[in-house]
Amino acid sequence: MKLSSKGRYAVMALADLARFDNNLPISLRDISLRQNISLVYLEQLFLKLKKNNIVKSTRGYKGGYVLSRRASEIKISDIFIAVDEKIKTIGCEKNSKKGCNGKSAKCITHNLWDELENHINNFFDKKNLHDLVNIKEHRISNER
Amino acid sequence: MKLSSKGRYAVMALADLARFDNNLPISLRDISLRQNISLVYLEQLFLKLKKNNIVKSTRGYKGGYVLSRRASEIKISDIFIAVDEKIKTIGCEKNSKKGCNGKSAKCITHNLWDELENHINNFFDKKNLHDLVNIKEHRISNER
DNA sequence: TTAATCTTGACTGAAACAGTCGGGTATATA
DNA sequence: TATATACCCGACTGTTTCAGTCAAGATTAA
Repeated sequence: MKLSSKGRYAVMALADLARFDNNLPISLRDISLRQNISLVYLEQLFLKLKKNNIVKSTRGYKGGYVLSRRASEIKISDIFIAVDEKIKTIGCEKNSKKGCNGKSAKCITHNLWDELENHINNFFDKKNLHDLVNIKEHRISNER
Repeated sequence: MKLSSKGRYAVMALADLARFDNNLPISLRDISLRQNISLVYLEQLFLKLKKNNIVKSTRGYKGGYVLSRRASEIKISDIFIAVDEKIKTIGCEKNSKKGCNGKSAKCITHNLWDELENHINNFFDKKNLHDLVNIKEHRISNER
């Protein structure tokens, strides 16, 4: 069970964007350099973010992206949904071929996966972009 | 972010085993039939489970597997660790090439992934095999 | 016009996953 | 002792997903 770079990069890039919560568009090239993410890969991600109304784009010279809402109104779960970073534990209901169709022993573990999915989704529902940036700016020493 | 069949199958199979919490070994063939999991794949998983002291094996005729401890003493996280179902969000500390080495904007999201990892691991630490079987058999929805 | 920037689809190498194959070894029972 | 049952173990394979690249455009400020 691992978080892919897709979701990770998207959140990183948007957190970067959120730090400049003004009206000037930020180019992907800048984000790419600061966050050390492939530019062309970022382009893919931002296309999805745009389609999902998380960012707005300005084309051409001095163009770039800005958040389409305030950082505090963008939940981490919004971002994940936008870039198809889905939380999948098991599709018992839909996929009736495996797992849940057992005869004697039905899907004993069904509830467990359901709970897990909720557990994770709740986590991301409670966090927004503003939280991230805020924590970072007020905590200079993040030793670990 | 998805849970692989590896971890899912392992928990399903062990939950099946836990229902017969006696001294008679259960063959993988039985589990395979009941849970609808490939027999040969189960063998791979149980090899790992055995190496990690979660099950004991009896070879030969009428052989099979039994839990090596009481179901209540086997946490879901134990099972996941045994079959290499790791919870990986990001390896900032180790992998210093990407993500956390940024210059101007450091790993803004580092804390987020850390929290997520703890969040998930806590979940699995609190659940044991006994919980699973119990819920199913007595329809007791317990917290914890 | 030109350079910077976003837009889009197609492609690719590598890795992980889920599962199979083929051969072992051990053991209870007839 | 023969045999069927069951665990043990390494190598192999087809599929999918990931992370990232390539190439070609479209738009706009200066």
